[in-house]
Amino acid sequence: MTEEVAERVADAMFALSTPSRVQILGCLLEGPRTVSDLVEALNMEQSAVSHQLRVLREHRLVSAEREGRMRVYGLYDDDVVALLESAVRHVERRTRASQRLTGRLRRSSG
Amino acid sequence: MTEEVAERVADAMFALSTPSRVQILGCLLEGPRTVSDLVEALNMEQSAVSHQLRVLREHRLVSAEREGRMRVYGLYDDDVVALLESAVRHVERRTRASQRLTGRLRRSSG
DNA sequence: TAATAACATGAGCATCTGTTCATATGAACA
DNA sequence: TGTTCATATGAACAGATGCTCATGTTATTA
Repeated sequence: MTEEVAERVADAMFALSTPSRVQILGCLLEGPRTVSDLVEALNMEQSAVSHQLRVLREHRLVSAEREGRMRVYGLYDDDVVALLESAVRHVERRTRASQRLTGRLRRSSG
Repeated sequence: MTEEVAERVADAMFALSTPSRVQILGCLLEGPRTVSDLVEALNMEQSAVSHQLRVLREHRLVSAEREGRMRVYGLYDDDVVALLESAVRHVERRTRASQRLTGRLRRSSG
């Protein structure tokens, strides 16, 4: 893996490295949403949501369209869906692995 | 997506959000490596490598075995390989998409 | 055109991160 | 046992990050 690829991977993953951003993306996974929708759904301040949406925009994880005076955000494309899903699958596998592990520990040495 | 899942995803992705850590993982993708191997291959200081290896260990992305006075690191399991590969695929798709985009821009408004 | 609604943006601050420097640990070896 | 090699760890510091507060921008409405 070249240094440049490593930087790009890190840059992309950085966008997913904060709970607030992941929550926004998780919300958009269900369909396009307005900023106010997100503010209400995620219990965050409007300014915080806008700031994080900017990061997500700059990393091309979401895209926006005007609609009147609102702005409707959605996942940038199917590649983002795929990336999100593989990330979620990873933590799900990790969760199951932990459960198996603690189960084993419980059975063996208490 | 629940708040807890979002936190776990963010936590996992955080481990991949730095070029140095991604480079280490990229190196380990080719096979197990000693700390000195990594230091040499990545042109990083030994202390920096060890610090980042700790982060990767705590996030269960790598595991270590003693071997004499060395320590051999490897990717934690196949789930990590899958995660890494999907991340790399993502940036590759993004790169191709950018090339198509700039190509289009060149052709149209120049 | 003034007021308002929806959103974006800049400044500032507390916190976190990655690195380096110095030192500790632990195994092999003289 | 003392030394050396391979690695880990703690302190500290510069820079980055995420949030809030205040304000700017753009589009609707009175």
